[in-house]
Amino acid sequence: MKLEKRPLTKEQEQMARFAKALGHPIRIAILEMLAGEKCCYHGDMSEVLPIAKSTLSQHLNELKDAGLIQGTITLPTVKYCINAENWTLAKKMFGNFFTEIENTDQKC
Amino acid sequence: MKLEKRPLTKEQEQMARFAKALGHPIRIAILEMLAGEKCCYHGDMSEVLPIAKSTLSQHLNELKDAGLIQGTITLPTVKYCINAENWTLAKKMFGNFFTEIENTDQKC
DNA sequence: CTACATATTCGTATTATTGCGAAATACGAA
DNA sequence: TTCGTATTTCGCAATAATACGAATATGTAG
Repeated sequence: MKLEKRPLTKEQEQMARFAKALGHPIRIAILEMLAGEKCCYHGDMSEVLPIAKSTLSQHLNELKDAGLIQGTITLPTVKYCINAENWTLAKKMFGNFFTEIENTDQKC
Repeated sequence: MKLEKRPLTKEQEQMARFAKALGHPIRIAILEMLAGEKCCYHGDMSEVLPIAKSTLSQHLNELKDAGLIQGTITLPTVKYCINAENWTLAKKMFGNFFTEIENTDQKC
């Protein structure tokens, strides 16, 4: 079998995009809070998380760009929640990824 | 219930560390190759992946630092493989993470 | 209209990441 | 020893990420 340079696949790019969004403890914490549905509001989160409000906004934005959450303005505050569709996709991709590798009997 | 600043937990930090390591398409590709156990050698990987050898070394090093892989010198080459123990841990953590959130009936 | 409460954007500084080629390392073979 | 093979480290450049406070929206209440 010949080995040759291959471009990366869309799936690999997508997987990395999700993973990158999860690659900061604050963002993990945010998602866990959204999961517990106790604190879906920016204001509540900013009281619990050890960062400035403006920094929180940035992290929320990155999660939004990655498609993992969505925000709705409910004045005077903003309500955030998990983006169910992409969450399911991410769950599936990570599941496959880890399983695929686990099934290999590692000879290396 | 009072809301107050909380430091991040060790689990959140660990989770983010794993995710960060997965947060680059090249590193996803590397892990997939290690999974297929066709190309456990640095040289083989460097022929397939669209990056320079030195850059590959850096990515391998990051995966090693995160504990996801390990390398063994088998002259004249170096053999890389998944670090089974930490892989299992990561699999578990991601599994819990996604499930935890899925169980919530999202009202937000 | 003005003041208030909430969240985002802007400006900025610091640090981290990504990438490459050149140089260094390590070891076996000639 | 010297050469060849394989990988890593170094030096550098360019870009991205992280964080903060100040400034800017935006809609409500007075």
